[in-house]
Amino acid sequence: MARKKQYNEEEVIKKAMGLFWRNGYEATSVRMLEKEMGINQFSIYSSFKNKQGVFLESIKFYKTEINTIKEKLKNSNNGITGIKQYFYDFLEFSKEGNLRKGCLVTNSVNEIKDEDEPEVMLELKKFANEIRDLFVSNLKQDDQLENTFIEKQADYLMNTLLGLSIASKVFNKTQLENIIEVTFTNM
Amino acid sequence: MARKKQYNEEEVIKKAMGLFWRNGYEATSVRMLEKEMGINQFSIYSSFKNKQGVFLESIKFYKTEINTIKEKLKNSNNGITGIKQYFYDFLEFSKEGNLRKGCLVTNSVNEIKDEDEPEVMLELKKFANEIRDLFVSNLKQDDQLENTFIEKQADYLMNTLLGLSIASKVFNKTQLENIIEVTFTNM
DNA sequence: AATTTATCTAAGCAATCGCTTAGTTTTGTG
DNA sequence: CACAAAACTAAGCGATTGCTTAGATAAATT
Repeated sequence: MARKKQYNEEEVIKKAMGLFWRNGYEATSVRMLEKEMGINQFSIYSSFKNKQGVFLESIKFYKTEINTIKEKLKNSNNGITGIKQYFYDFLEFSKEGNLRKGCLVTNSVNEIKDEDEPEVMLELKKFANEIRDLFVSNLKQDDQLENTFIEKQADYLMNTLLGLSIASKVFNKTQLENIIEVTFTNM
Repeated sequence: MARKKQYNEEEVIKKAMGLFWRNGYEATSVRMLEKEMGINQFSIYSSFKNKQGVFLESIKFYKTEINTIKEKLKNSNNGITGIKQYFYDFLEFSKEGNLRKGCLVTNSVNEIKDEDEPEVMLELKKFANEIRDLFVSNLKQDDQLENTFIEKQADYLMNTLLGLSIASKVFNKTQLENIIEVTFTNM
C-alpha cells in the first residue's frame, strides 16, 4: 500500500542509547541523533514523537541490555555473593574501551530535573527500584536474616551501586575494586 | 579615575553557584545567570571571562561553603564517628527546603565530560580527593588500623558519599538514614 | 500501468545558545 | 569644570536548539 521503512526501529534506538549514555540527555542534540541513528529528523520524529520519546525508548532498550547481568544475578542463587559479582559485572558492562560511562539511569537521575521531565523521572525511579528489589530477593536466599534488616541492606547496596557509577568516572581500577571488596567483607 | 563596580563579585558568584547547583552546568544559560546574579552579561564576561569562568569560581565558592562541615569533621577528633556525622551533615547541607540538590561536585563530575572541559574536571577531581584525604586522616585517629586498610576504607567511604548525593534525589529520608546506619554498623 | 499512501530528503521555522560590540553613564583626577 | 577611564545598558552577532513543512520518491493495490 505504501513505501517501507528503510530502518529498523530497535537498531536505531540502540545507537541513540549509546549516544545518550556517552553524552547525557541535554548534551545530545537531535542533529547528533540524526547522524548516529543514520536517519533523517523527520523519521526520528515520526517514529518516536520527539527527543524525549527517543530517550524513553533508549531507557527501555537499556533495560533489555542490562538484563543479561540481571538474569545472571537472578539465576546465581547464592545470595550476597551473587550481588558482589553483579557489582563487578556492572563495572564491565558500563565501560566501552577505556571510557567509563557509568550507568545510563544513574547519569540521567543525576542530570534530569523532576519538575522538567516528570515522566522520564518516574521511569528512572521505577528502574532503580527494580534493581533494589532484586537485591532484596537475593538477600532472602541467605536465610536467617530479618526482613526489616534485608530492606535496609538493599537500600545500602543500592547506594553503593549508585556510587560506583560515579566513582567509575573518577577513581582508578584498584580503587573501584577496593570499594567492592570493603563493601562485601563488611557484610 | 573611573567608575566603581556596582556589585560584589563574591555575592554574585554565590548566586551563580546556587543556580549551577540546582540546574547543572549545561542547563544553566548565561541569560539565567544574568537574572540570578542581577548583573548584565557584559559584567559577567568582564569579571569572569566566560561561562566556564563563572563555573570555576562557583566551585571555589562551593568549597568555602562546604568548609563549615569539613572543619567540623577536622576538629571532631573521634575518627569514624566523626565521618558518620559528616554524612548526616552533608544531607542537611545539600538540601534546600524540600529540594534535594545533591553535591555540586558530584553532580558536575557526572555531567561534564573529561574531554570537553579538562580544566574543570581536574578541579573537580582535586576536590573529591581532598574529601577522601580527610577521611584518611580521620580514620588514622582510630589507631590499630593498618595503613593500606585505611586507604581502602577511604575509597569505600568516598563511594558511599558519592552514592548519597544521587540517592538523596531518588530515595526518601528513612532510606537515606538506612544507608548511613548500615554503612557504619558494618565498620 | 495508474493510483494511493507512507517514507524519504532538505530546507526552514522561531527561539535560544554563548559571546561581543557600540554607545551611554558614572566616577575620580588634573 | 573638563577630561579620561572603567562600568553600565542594550542591541545584535553567527551558530545551534527542538521541531515542522513542502515536495520528491518508492512500493503495494486496483
